[in-house]
Amino acid sequence: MGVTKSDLFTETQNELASYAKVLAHPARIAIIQYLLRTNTCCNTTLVGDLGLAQATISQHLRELKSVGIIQGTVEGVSVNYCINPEKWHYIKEMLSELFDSYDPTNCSTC
Amino acid sequence: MGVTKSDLFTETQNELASYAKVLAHPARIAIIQYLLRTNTCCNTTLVGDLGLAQATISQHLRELKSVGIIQGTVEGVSVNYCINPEKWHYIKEMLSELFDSYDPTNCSTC
DNA sequence: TTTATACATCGTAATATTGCAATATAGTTT
DNA sequence: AAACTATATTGCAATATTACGATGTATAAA
Repeated sequence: MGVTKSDLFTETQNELASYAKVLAHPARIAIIQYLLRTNTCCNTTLVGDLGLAQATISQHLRELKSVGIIQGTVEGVSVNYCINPEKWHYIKEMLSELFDSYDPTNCSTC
Repeated sequence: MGVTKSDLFTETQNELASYAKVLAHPARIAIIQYLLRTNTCCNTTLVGDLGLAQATISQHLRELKSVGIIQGTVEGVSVNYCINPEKWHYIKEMLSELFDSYDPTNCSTC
C-alpha cells in the first residue's frame, strides 16, 4: 500500500525510523557532509556542489529541517543552513543506544 | 521521478544512505530490537509479535538480509535469523564516523 | 521602481515502497 | 504418499519519494 502502519510500533521505533529515513538518500548525506566540512552553506552553493536542480536541493533541505537535524537562518537574500547541535547530539545518542545494545557473544546460532 | 541519481554521489554516500534506508522503517527497527533482545527469531515469531502479515514480515527480513545486517540459517522447516556481527560493527563504525566528525564549536552562525 | 538574486512552493511524471492475499516451495510428520 | 508447517515469491493496489520546470515571494542593487 505504501503506507506505514505506524500505530503498530512504539514511539521510539517510529522516531528512529524517521531519523534513518532522512539519512536514507545520498543527496542528504552529501549535504550533511558538506555542512560538516564547511559548517554553513546555502541552497545555491549546494546546487553547484551536488549537481541537482535548485528545487530538488530545496526539497532535501526542507526534509532535513523538518526533522530538526539542520536549521536555517535568513541572511539577506540567502538562507544559511547549519547543523542543529542539540538535535545532532540527540540523534547520535539514539543511534548509539541501538548499536551499542548488541552483544555478539550472546548468540549461539551464528 | 522517484529514481535516485546515484552516480552524482560518492560510494560512501550511497553506502551510508543504503544502510540508513534499511533502518528507515519502524517494522525493521522492531525486528532488529527483537533480535537484540532474543538473539534469534523466525518469521512466525515476528508475525505474532509485530502484527503484520507473514508476507510483509518476510519482505522486511529480505531487505535486512540484502544489506547483510542480518543472516538466516535454515533450521528444519523454519529459518533462524540473527544479527550479522561483522556487518553490525561495520555499519556502527560508518555511522559513528559520520556523527563524530561534527564539532559544534566551529559554527559561528548558529 | 525596475531588475536581479536566492529560495520556496506547486504541479507533475517516473519510480519506489508498503502491505497483503494467493500461491509456490520445501522440510516434517503421520 | 498425504497432510501439515514455515517461509518465500508473485501480483497487485495504495501511497510515498525523487526530480525538475514553472512560478511565486522576498530582499538587495541599480
